[in-house]
Amino acid sequence: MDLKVKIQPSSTRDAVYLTLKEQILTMELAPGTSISEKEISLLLEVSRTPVRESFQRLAQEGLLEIYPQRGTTVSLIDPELVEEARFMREQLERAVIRLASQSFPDEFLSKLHMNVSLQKVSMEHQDYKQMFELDEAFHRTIFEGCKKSNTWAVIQQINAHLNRSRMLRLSADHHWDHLYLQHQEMVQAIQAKDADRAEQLMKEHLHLTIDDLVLLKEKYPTYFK
Amino acid sequence: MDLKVKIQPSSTRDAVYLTLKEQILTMELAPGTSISEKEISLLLEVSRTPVRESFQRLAQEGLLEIYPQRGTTVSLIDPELVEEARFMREQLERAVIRLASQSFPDEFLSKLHMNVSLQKVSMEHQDYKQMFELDEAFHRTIFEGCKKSNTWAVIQQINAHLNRSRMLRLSADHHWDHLYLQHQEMVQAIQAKDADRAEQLMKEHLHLTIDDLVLLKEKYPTYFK
DNA sequence: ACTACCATACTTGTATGGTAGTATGGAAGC
DNA sequence: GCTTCCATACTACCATACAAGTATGGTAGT
Repeated sequence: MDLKVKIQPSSTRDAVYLTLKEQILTMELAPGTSISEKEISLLLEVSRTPVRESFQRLAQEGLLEIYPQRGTTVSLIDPELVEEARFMREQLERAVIRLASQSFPDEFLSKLHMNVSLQKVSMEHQDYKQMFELDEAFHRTIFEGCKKSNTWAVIQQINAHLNRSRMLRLSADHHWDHLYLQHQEMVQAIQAKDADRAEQLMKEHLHLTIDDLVLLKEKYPTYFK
Repeated sequence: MDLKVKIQPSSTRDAVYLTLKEQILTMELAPGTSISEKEISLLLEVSRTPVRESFQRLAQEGLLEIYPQRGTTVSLIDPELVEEARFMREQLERAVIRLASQSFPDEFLSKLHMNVSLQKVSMEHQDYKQMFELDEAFHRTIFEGCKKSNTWAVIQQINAHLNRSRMLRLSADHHWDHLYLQHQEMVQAIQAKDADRAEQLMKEHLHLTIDDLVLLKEKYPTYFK
């Protein structure tokens, strides 16, 4: 009997979609770049159909702009959308960390402790990619512990724009130590069931991302709207 | 020169998409119903391509379940998703009405007054469909006044599931008068810049929707997961 | 030099044929 | 009666062909 789990995307369409999304988020496909269905289908050696469906999906997520009969471009980063995404995320994360501060399964609390420890290691090794992933996992764990996984999924959608600017900051080295300390304090607040403090920490934590936007726009003007 | 504005959806795909979505939300396509690309393409007299792309989009919104090579069904309403959607909406609406209570353009305040007046009329005429639309417009106006239109758009996406259950309640006649009074009070709170009161009102307002879920599940058991 | 026009080479939108995987119903064997 | 097998009729997935709109560069006419 074959119980092997399929790790690979089950369909050609998903493979194309994931490939393109990855390239867009990592800026290998820079904002403003023109692409066409045919170009991508030749590049990936698949037919236009799965490419086309991936385009539709990415357009719906705001990562592509499709102009019928004219062409398709990678969306420019819209600062207004980024700020609004940040706003939404802040509201949802503050509410959830309040929930976490009222009751949170030990299992997930352990996960948070573990995560923070790993952050320290990654920080010392200056492994920023790892740090980015741990940051994601940290927040996701809080949502999972509160049984709000779907809410996290929505945030991921919302953050399509925001994530690109966060990615830009990876190069510009940044106060990871600050983030690390905030994460640490948040765990303490959850453990102490201090909802007010936890919420306040989260608020400040997510406000950091604003400040850099202007700087990024100056540094990469062609990427923004 | 022809300056006529296109009211009709520009593409076949959009037309199909809107048609299907309408039918799903109004329960003409009941949860659990099996449909196929071919069936719909014959019914609407278009090719399978635009139908297929509409299916993909609706699946992404959680309204269809596509099982590759097996078939496609209209999603059952998942109570957990509904509750989580309500949770998200509550957080975002509370935050926004706080903003509105701090500063809100007169222009939009007038819109709210107008809207509430119309609600009274619709209520007296027992025009529930109109009432539903006014309710939507009321909330949307608050978001627009705070320049958070995108946030409202996200809520609309999130509420794909929730809206179906809200639609079910249209038949079961309901405390519209209660909703009307709450709307009225919210406008007063915004005008008085009483953020705490406004937020509290919104919180209660959006909690109403919970109670009926169990009842609906008993009344239409086959529609739910 | 400048403008209007048009052939051409793009683009995405739509239609259709073929493929592989799956459910189903009936026949054969036990 | 029960199970097993298999032909058949589905399904969604993918590839390809055609249609229709748009940008572009060259050319002819002014």
